[in-house]
Amino acid sequence: MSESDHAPSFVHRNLPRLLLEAREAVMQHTRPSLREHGLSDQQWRVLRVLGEHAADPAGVETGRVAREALLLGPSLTGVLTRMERDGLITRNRCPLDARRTVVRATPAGLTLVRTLSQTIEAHYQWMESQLGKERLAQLYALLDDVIALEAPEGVSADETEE
Amino acid sequence: MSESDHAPSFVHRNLPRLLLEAREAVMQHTRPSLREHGLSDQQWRVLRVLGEHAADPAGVETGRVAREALLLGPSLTGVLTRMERDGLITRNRCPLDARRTVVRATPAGLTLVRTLSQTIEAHYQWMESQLGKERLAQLYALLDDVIALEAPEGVSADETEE
DNA sequence: GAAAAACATTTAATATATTAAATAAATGCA
DNA sequence: TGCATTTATTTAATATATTAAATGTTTTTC
Repeated sequence: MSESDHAPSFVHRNLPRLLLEAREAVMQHTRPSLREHGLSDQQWRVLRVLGEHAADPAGVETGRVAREALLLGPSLTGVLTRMERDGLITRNRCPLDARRTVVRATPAGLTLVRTLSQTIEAHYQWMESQLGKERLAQLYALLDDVIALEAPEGVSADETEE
Repeated sequence: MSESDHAPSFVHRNLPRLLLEAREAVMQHTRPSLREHGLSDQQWRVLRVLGEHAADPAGVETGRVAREALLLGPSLTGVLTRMERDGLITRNRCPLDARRTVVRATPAGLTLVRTLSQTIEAHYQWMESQLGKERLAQLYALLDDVIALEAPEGVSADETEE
């Protein structure tokens, strides 16, 4: 079973696949709640970002939403269009810089975020009780390391922060 | 990172987002190689699965491909159609059970897997040298734990034994 | 041995991902 | 001022994701 033959051999685990599978596993629990409220995964990511910036009355620029929700611009355009259609957000041109579009969650959107946040937080409590607080923290730290290692210079997201 | 001083009033991180970001960070390195060879992420996942089963002359059932490549059936249908069009795979009805379709990598497909496998394996070597062998193994183990915790009963993938 | 039930995959419809190109506004500089 | 350049977002075209329903096939059941 040496690798002198032609079979492609991988010494390591498939890390992107593992990360994808872990993500799917976690989402498997929250997804039904999202769907019950008519949200796609992406819409939820956007809504959560808007919820995190709800204190800012000026709204959030779409570029920032895209980075923090890990969506590409063209995807975000459609997502926001449908969320606006469904009364979850509003879009406005930024008066200071008319190139930008700022987004805000509507009261209905904010209510939805708060409701779902509680459900999801409960799930985290359960995960923590199962895995242990340290192991979960360890996982966070390792993921941070991988991210920092592979995307050191603001290439991926959130690095354009002030 | 001490973290033992005072309990960090720890609002939980966004785990699905972290996993997604980590995956994107890793893929950022391999994606250009894939694109140079005209492969999408999904096509590469399929091709890699077929490479892992290249020893089996009977080919792999699409259901199994879907599980191991983490694709849903309807997505896989289109992916396979385009891979067949591009000469990377062949599809055949299973003679024993005509409901099933079995897939095989063409010689060109296998050559491509082997080429890209080397590139990717080199990347793992680099990651391992940066993170350390133990930390990488730790990450694998934690991800396995999360997967097992959230998807205990073959719901997600790979649990359908051989 | 035929109809019902269980399977494996595909089709259909809509939403999102990806890349390149287009649009539009602000900035820099001659 | 005038215009090329940069920046922010959208449009366009194709690929993939998601859910439900449809299509053939096998297995069950009677």
